Amino acid sequence: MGKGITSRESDYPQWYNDLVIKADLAENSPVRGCMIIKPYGFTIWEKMQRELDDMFKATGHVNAYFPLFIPKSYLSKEADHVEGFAKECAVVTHYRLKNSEDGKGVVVDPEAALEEELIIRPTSETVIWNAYKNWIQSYRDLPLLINQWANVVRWEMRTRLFLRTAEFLWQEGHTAHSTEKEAVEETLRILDVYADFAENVLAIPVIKGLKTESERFAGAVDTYCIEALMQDGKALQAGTSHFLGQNFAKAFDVTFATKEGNQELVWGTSWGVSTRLMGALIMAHGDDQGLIIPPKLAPVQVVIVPIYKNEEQYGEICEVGKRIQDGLRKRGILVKLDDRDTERPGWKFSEYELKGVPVRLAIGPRDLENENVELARRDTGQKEIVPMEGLEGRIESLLEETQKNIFNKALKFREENTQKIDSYDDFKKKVKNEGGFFLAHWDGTAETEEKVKNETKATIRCIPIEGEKEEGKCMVTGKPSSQRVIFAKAY
RNA sequence: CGGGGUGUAGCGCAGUCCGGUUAGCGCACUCGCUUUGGGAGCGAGGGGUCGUAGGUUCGAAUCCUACCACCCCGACCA
Repeated sequence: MGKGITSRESDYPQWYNDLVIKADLAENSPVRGCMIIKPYGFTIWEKMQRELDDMFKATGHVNAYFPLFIPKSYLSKEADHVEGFAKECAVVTHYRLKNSEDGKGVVVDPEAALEEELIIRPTSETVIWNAYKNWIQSYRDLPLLINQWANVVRWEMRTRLFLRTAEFLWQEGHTAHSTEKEAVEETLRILDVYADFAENVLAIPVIKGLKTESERFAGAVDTYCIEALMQDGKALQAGTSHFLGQNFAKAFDVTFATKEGNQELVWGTSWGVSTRLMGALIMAHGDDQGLIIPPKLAPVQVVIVPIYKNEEQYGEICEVGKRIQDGLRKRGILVKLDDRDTERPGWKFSEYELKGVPVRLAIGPRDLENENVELARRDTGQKEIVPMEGLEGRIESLLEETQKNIFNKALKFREENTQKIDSYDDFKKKVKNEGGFFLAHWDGTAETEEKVKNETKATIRCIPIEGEKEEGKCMVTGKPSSQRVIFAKAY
């Protein structure tokens, strides 16, 4: 990763922003804190969407769409929920403009104030549970398993491309169930879907866990998450799945008739992942040359760069390039022959490395003569000369290997940067100097968590679900603990 | 909302302290020739209300006043 990152933490964000912009993923929009996602970046997001959507459908979910605007009164129905989101809501107060008196431009027409202000959704629980009230009457209407792909707005004070923008794209699932057990199962099922997606598609290893009270979603009973480690040693929450209990059912009066004829409150879940995953992808895999996109997400999996000295060679080589392109396309590989004569080969090499294209083929006069191509892989940087014979199969298996290798590299990094720690003094020193995940015992209190946060800036990322049980003593207070939790500095 | 900083060509910057030729440099852009196996070289060219509004002065990017915008650090957060 970039020199600025390993040496000085404060250099990191600039490096990250530069990479996002130079690699043609996104740029800042004229509206503060918002971003323009460019076609190359959006294609990656679309592929994420498609993969995830298939996984949701496979577990019985369907898509729907709810309004962007939420009446202010809805938001205040669940006390914790409004408390959590009130500080970052964009509010629509008027519905009309008029020409200004001085003839310069337009002003808000004060006569056109809305009777009830509208909140631009920071998340859709309230508007969705308001609809569920009408949709759910009987146990026969349950479970209700709905997802929506949408944009939401949270008026963050500080923003960063993909990681924290004022407007972001995401999916949010909202389900309703007749029993607590079923709702908890749904919460964990989705957590598994997220972990599977992160590891097998994004090639980012994650730890599934439970959030502590202070990090819990506003309005949830339990918040589960997947946590990833970035190359600068900071943690990134990559997805959350919430068990809502009966909180929203209570707030919106959503009840159902059981088989026995009783009226009961329904149980809920909600869960989401966002364009933040793009940030995770960039930071988990990128290096000094630019992005490294896992083959399953790469908009271009193979790029072919012709090298030539004159018109005649250009024609011949492009013909060979096209033949290879056709062969790869038949196997479903996304391949691009860059036959532009307006850019030079060295320029193209750098450009596609910056964009993270997994495999590059270069064909020049020498190769043509020997029936070879130069094959370079982005993840390791290795280059080799291979025969054209059997190239397609070779590339197919190389793409699979690359996908695995990127994951393994990230996993190795995480393992090397995860340590058990028992002394709070050691912890303070190491958190300051090293970064990474720290597995430590904690007494389970919010006070201790708060103290550690204030003194070290590290927070409890999660209580790992699959963590081994181990009796121990809280590193701060010495009180008993039954399991280690993950501490880290986080984005 | 607190602390710091910056506004000069599409992007990145120098010039401002100490006012004085036609406001300059790198990248990008246009044209020409040579190049093309790791971000080409040479030559020519185009592009500026110096954030905005006042003021001082023979003369303001530069000094004074007010305003505006943006960025960074913190609090907040997927």
